[in-house]
Amino acid sequence: MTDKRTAILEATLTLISERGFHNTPMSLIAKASGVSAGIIYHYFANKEALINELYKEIKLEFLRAMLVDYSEDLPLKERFLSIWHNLVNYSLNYPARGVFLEQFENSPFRNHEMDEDVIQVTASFFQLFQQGVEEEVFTSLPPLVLFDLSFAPAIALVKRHLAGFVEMDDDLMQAAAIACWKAITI
Amino acid sequence: MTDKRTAILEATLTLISERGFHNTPMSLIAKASGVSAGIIYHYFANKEALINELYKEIKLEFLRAMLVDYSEDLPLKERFLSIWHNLVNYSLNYPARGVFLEQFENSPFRNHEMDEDVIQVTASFFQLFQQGVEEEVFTSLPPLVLFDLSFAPAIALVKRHLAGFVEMDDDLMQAAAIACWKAITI
Amino acid sequence: MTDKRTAILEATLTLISERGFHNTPMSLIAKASGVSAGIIYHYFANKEALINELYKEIKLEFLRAMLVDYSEDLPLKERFLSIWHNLVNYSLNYPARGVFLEQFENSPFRNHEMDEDVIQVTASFFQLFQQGVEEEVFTSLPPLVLFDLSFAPAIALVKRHLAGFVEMDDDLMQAAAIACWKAITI
Amino acid sequence: MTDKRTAILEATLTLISERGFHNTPMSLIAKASGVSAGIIYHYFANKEALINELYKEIKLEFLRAMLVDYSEDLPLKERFLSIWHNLVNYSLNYPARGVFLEQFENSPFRNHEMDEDVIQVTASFFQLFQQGVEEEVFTSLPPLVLFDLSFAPAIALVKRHLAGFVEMDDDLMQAAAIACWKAITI
DNA sequence: AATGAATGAGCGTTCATTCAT
DNA sequence: CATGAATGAACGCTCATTCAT
Repeated sequence: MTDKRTAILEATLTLISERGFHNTPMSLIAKASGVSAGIIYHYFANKEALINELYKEIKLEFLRAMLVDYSEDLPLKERFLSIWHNLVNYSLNYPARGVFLEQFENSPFRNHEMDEDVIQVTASFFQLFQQGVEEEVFTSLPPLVLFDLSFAPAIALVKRHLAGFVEMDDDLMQAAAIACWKAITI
Repeated sequence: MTDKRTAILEATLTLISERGFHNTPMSLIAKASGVSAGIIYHYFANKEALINELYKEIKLEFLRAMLVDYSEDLPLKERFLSIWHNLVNYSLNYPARGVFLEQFENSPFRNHEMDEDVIQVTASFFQLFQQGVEEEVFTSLPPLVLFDLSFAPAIALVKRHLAGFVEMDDDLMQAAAIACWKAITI
Repeated sequence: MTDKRTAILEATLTLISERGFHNTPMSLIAKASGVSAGIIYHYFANKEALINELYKEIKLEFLRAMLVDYSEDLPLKERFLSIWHNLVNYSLNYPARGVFLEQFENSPFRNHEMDEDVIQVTASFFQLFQQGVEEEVFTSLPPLVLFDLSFAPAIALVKRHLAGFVEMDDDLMQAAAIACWKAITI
Repeated sequence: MTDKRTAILEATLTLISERGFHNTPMSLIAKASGVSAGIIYHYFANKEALINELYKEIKLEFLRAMLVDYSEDLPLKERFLSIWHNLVNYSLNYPARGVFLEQFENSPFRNHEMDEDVIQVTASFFQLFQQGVEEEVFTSLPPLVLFDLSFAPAIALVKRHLAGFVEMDDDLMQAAAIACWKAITI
């Protein structure tokens, strides 16, 4: 069954987000998942494969969450704001996921290859920024640059909130989202 | 001598930025610093203390590098752009430092207490954003929020550059800095 | 069916001769035999029993192969040479069997008890050497000693051949067999 | 110091000869040597390296023991018998060594490369058989073949003795040595 | 009979830390 | 100050064996 696999992945996510990769022994993952240590190796080749698989799944889930209610039929600004708010809301609702992603992506574990699934989801962002540039709404910069100008502050602010240094309420979200919109528009 | 201490810190920085915290044994740090394993414990209480100390030093150095040529006598925009470019240039010139800081700050190692020295340096940024808000040049938001709106994209773009996904040249730097300026100005 | 039992024994033989006892997990035996891991325990009590059973079967087969075309009606020398050549030919034709036997007999796995079947087959060798001594053709030594003087070199030479250090052709076989004959004759 | 290294090697020899490679955990070697488990890895890269090193040392010691009192000035037969008796006496006096060597050489651990030291010692045997062939005392066969005809029975008989199936006394040794001499002489 | 998921003890190995020198 | 041999707890992982299906 996939039950155990899921339990293992969930325990790994929680533990790693709280304790870090190397302070999370396989034995602890086993205990937290309610399985034996040995069976983890039935589902994953080794610890690294487990973590990489977890990263892929969480990354994909995260990107998809950014695109909830997204439609290319909506105006650019609405699309932009929807993504922005989705990103922040999801990060606030599932803080372990964001923490895990940031930890992974800033660690030497990272492997810059992207899954086919991830590339596909990413295409929507690419299209958004491409279109904005073509319609001369956005500054003429590579999509990845526009992406970072748009969303790097969002992630940074969520971290500030989780660390207790900033109170992320609706007003702040609105204001910050608008600020990012201003950053990329002409 | 402080020579050994420095050698240890430098080796630790390089090794951790390349290999991660837990894949960097003390014995390797010893070898890379040209000292014995035992002597590290003369200068630092333990591995955690060594890493925390390294973090403090690098963080302070990083913040100070952002303030090179900074003067409160200069106009707001010049000050802002100077910081922005300093940040990016320093990160590009000393990539191990940025990588280490990001790795540390996104890990559960992190301890949100700030050194007196760091607080002092930080005051300059605080003053800058405070003044901008008072003069109604910047959107009325907490300084930390303005900080992230201003500099989170800079860090993100440096990472893209180091990963090979974006070519960070002067034009891009200018354009991205201006975008961040637009984000926070009214 | 006995089919599976046989498949398990054959896979075990091949794997152990190539990889050694402890580098041959039950799971690998299962895979190589095309059966499940669990069913092995239907045919054999445990790994040790499986290996012991395999040893018994191979040992018996080996001894019987030495006696192919053997008849007490033939002259002593013919009988001796027939056994000698059978031993070498069989070992060359089925190298895994010889390798397995040697590995087993030189390991602490070994248990010096002999099966009834093996004792029976062994009787022929005993009779051969007994008769030779009585007829004053062979040096007066215990049969087991004459056995080793006769065949230990044969086994050693097969190992040299398999290791590539000696080319075992018909001439060498003849010469070596005669040498062994000379060793035991008066 | 080399004290610990030696203690580790000796414990490994005894334990492996009694229990086999894989039934001899590193932890047991540590306990039997009176050292910690960790320090073994200071002297040997890993278990395999430890065992290979042990093999090399024991093999060399064994070969050298065969050549005690050996001199090329002595007559062929004396030289031959000296080696033969040395081999048997050493094997009987240090049974763990012989058991270990046989176990190793019949296992897939074996690596047929020979140390420079071993090759050098081996040269004496080579010379002996070469000379015997040239002087037309020995049958014209490759030295390695003459070696096995000469000594394989000796090893086999020691095993029989240790297993309790043959009583190896002086008379038997003399007779068996002469039998082997007969095997290789014209 | 047969499967293969599951267990958990035990393995080889690493490494932060100590301490005799 | 300095060394590096030494410790031993803890890790990732394997595998003989069991058992629900």
